[in-house]
Amino acid sequence: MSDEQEAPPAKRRRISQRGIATRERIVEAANQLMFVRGVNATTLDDVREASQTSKSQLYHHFADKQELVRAVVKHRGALVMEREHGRLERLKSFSGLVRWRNALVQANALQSGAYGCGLGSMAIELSDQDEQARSMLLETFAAWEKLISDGLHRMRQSGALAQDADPDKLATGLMAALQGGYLLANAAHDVTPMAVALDMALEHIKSFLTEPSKTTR
Amino acid sequence: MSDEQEAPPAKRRRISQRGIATRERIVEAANQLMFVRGVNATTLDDVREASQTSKSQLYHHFADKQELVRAVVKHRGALVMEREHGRLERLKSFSGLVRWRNALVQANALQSGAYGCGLGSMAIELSDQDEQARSMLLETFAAWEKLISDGLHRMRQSGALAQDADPDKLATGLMAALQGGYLLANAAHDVTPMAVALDMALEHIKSFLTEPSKTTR
DNA sequence: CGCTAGAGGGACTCGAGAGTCCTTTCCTTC
DNA sequence: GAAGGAAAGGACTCTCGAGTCCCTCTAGCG
Repeated sequence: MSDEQEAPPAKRRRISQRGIATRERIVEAANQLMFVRGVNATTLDDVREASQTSKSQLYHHFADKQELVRAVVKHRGALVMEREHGRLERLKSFSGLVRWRNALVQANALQSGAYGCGLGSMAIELSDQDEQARSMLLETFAAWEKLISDGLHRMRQSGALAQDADPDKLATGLMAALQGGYLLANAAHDVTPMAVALDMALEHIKSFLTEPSKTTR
Repeated sequence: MSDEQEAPPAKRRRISQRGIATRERIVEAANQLMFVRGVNATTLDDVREASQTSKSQLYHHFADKQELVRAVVKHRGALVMEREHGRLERLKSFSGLVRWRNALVQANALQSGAYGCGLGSMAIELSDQDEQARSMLLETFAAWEKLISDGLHRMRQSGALAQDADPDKLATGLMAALQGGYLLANAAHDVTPMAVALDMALEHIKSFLTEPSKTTR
């Protein structure tokens, strides 16, 4: 997610605190609207109204809608990664994974499974219409998966996880279960499928535990 | 997916073979366009052109775009279910599941993971904007999952699967892995994550096998 | 204090896409 | 073979949303 590459590094506009605040208000408003309605169903007028700004401000900060969308992708990715980093950076036991699962399931239950994962939905909506957005989302997924696999690697190193466990594949499988769970929960407007999917993935990881706490299966 | 419920059963229009053929051409064209571009990014003019019809025909057969979208949802659901029924109705062994997995992975590999699952993408795009479409998709997912869980039930009954295996939950988990795999593969434009996700789910199911063929894990 | 540039307001243009309507052609039926 | 309704063509309208423009306001700085 390399930082902005303002085409000509020569001509740069000064930007005030106030300007930054407005820009953030716009991105935040767009983020929320696009989360509940989807990207394509969100109009710039919606964003303008929700952010209490004007059309000129929108175009002052973003060349066009696509650029705003990309800013939202970046913003949302940063939010998710911040949250996940906090939850996963110290992951070193199976119970830590269970806590992580519980937090995600609870949060999704609050909205009855609706809306799904902010990143996953955008990935589906944008993958076929904006290469740049797709690659940003891809990077975010990779970073997220790495947080998990790093934790699993730590568990393997500490001996909690068997040597023949493959942390990278387990992390990919867990992420897929999470995303698929979000999708099914969204379609069902019920968090259950997501919980079941995550539980399956966790059970599978559990089968690689070396602990005595490991049950018969 | 209850059949059409033409509001007033009194006033029904006669419809000729030719009319039916045109309607199908429209739905099929819309289906393909919406698969690659997404629902919202497909215009009626695109559909008109691709189906070699005229605007009046579109509105002759569908009250509005939403109705066309619903017809596409139904159509796509029927196609998937037909395909999956053929593949899963006789499922009775683990190797059958592996063959099923291989077919899906191979098909998705042909398009380098792009576009994802026709049903999953629609579910995400439509769940928050068309209740009726959402519930049709939900029913299709349920039917699909049932095909899998029926197969697992048969395996349990025949003794291939342990008694403490829960076919319904396993089916949900497998479906989530599939959908999540499609999503990640789409974002990555690479089928690998999908293969890994399905393999994880299959490994988990394998751990419930009673066979001697069951490996150490 | 006044100049300047960024911040902000909001009316306006323009095009695209949804949806309408009228006319013509094609089938079917008596 | 005439009538009538379905099928088809395609021009037209109308709305909505993206993007432009120009003017005003504010704040920092000499």
